[in-house]
Amino acid sequence: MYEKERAQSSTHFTFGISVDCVVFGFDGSDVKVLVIKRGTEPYLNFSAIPGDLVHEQEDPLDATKRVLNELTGLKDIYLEQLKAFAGVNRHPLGRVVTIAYYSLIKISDYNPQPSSWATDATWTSIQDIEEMAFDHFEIFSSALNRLQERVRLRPIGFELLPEEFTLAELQYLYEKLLDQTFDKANFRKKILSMDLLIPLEKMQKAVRHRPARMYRFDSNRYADLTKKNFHFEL
Amino acid sequence: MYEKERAQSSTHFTFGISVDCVVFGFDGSDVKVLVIKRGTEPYLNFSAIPGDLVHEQEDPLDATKRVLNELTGLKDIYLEQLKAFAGVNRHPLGRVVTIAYYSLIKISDYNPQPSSWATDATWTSIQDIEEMAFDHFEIFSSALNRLQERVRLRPIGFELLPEEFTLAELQYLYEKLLDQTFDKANFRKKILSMDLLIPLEKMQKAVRHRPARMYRFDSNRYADLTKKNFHFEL
DNA sequence: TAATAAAGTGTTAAAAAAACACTTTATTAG
DNA sequence: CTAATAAAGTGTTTTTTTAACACTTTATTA
Repeated sequence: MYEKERAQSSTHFTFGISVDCVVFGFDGSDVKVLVIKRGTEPYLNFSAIPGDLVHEQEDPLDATKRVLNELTGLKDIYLEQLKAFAGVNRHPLGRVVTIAYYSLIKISDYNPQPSSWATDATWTSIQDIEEMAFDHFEIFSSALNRLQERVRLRPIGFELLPEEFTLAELQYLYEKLLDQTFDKANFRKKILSMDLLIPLEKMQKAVRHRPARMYRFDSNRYADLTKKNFHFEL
Repeated sequence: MYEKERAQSSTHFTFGISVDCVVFGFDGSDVKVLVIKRGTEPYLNFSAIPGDLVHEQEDPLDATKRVLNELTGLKDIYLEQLKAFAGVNRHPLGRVVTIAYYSLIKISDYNPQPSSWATDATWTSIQDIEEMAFDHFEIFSSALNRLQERVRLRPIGFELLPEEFTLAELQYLYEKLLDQTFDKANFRKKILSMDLLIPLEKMQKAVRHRPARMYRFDSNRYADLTKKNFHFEL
């Protein structure tokens, strides 16, 4: 019953451990996910979520950061574990338990990396995701659900926007993430009343109408407020 | 990069997979967790969360149900995966990745099982949990956090109560789970307005004051409402 | 029969959310 | 230079929800 005494005994089977990471981005119009195309069997030519096997002496979180860096060239990405997917037959070639993560990136920071396998990574709108290799569609769905819950209770939407953004862009992002609309005046009042946004002198450029003010998310302020028992909500 | 082609190659290392399950109960006064006492090294005599290694051809969810059944004699328990804990050095005797679950049971249904290892399982109040074997305290904390978030957004508190309960019992449970108090009149109005409770003819027994009406959670009604886009909240 | 202890209800005040109309302003077309 | 435009940005009212708190009811027990 205790896990430890058997850890090296015959009940210690051979499992493969992998990580898979659902990478979300926002291009200003749609919420997207980074999807790769498989080049080998099984599931040849199927879409899949980027991932890799975890090395023998590697923390899965580090493995995910490694994959993400190879894929996007980025470090210090917002990253959360979703959960493990570990069904007996989820992998046709053996027992592989995968630990799924999701991450949020600023899509403008993304630069396709010239690695052998990553050149065919493409941003796909979340409503266009369909069939995928292994149980990756299930992983994607879980990640999207989790993100939708999370984004209402934590100020993580900003991870998907440029450092500086307008209130209209922020509102539009939330509308796309949550698949609902908001009243402009009410949305502004709510988000500004939280006192989490720093208004900048800078104004929106290259639009053919009145330019909007740019804002920046104040993460220090959020940290302070959190200590004072403030809770972000939508 | 793809997980499949390496699944049987030399990069397929030997990991042990275990499950651990944080079992919550409510005795009418306190929210409790089922804790076992370890009888072997490492962490001899430390408190720990019940768990076991996952068999070679076993789904971790099934493994958890097996552990739970051996421990409590119960089946069909409310059970959710929390997440995987997989740090390189979390287990002193080898690489063991554990998938953590939490479950909610009606404490009155619990019967200590006479298995060799389970006789020393004890219900411990959540505020009394301290040092634990491995990273089990961290697992416990995560599970409690998750439960506190979950219980506000899903009608899962009822899993901890007897089938039939009074509104005062329900209120008291929520107060203990969330560590806050509620106004009696307002709590009643809110919970009854959701139309999720069936009032019974039966009244509370053996109290030395006016007996309260008993209620039952209407899970069919909840399923219906959910289809109509109803969202439970606190 | 009266005291009790908690069950259960009603009312009001305050705050938050929703609805919606309006004003402002940089840009561009004429 | 002026007017039309298109979206930015604000103000007001109504409705709903939450919070506070006092009160009434009723089975039990002394």
